[in-house]
Amino acid sequence: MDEKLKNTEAFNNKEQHLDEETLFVVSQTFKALSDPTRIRILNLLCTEEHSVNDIAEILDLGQSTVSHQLRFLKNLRLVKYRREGTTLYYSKDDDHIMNLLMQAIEHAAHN
Amino acid sequence: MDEKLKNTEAFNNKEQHLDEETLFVVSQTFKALSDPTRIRILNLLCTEEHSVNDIAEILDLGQSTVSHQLRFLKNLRLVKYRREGTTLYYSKDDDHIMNLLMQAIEHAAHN
DNA sequence: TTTATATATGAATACATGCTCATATATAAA
DNA sequence: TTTATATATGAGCATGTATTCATATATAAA
Repeated sequence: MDEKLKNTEAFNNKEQHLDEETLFVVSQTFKALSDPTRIRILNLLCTEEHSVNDIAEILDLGQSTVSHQLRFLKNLRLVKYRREGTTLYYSKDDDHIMNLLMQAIEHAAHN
Repeated sequence: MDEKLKNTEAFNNKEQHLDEETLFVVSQTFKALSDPTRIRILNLLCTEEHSVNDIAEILDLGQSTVSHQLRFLKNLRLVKYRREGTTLYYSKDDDHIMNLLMQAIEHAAHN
């Protein structure tokens, strides 16, 4: 994408207009944070890594449910994983978005 | 709600567990920010108040669509309105959440 | 290779959601 | 009261989404 045009769009973002791409990314990001199950998973991964089964057990969710949601979160690069044998350890992968989530939790809990 | 219990829950929120109510509020809040149309409306109301028809015209949306979404946002107390004759002027009503939105927009536009 | 364990995946289902259309309500002016 | 304008509302529809179930894949151990 043209650097000059991009700068113009970035400037407009601050002032008024939102381009398609920004709108899509922002809505997708918030959609990821709009489901209770995903919020619980991210909140758990905020402090330390966990395996899929651990997450399912701790949060009392089905293994399939957790796996599906982790794929969703991984596609948005909000989480990542490392393998150890047959076990996959998932952890957070976007400090900025995790920060947004924590801000919202703090704000909500303060009422 | 009991103040002692509330403090305990607030503490737990920071550390690990999310109670039902917090989970609901947080997910609802992010759901409000997860739709492109609502993002555009909030972004427009971020700087100044606008009537329903103004919003519809500026963002090229149906009057009914805007009205429905404003009701949604008003139920979550993200916007408010003042009446002047038959015209209703809507404006933002939650600086903290608007700040979260702007952070996400800045973050997305910076890619 | 066989077996066990951990995770991923696709289909099906039930439910939620955003938009549109038609119409209702509300305020003001004639 | 009649008319015009601004906004709200409910129904219907099309699409999206979270969960579950059954099964597939992958790694390691026996």
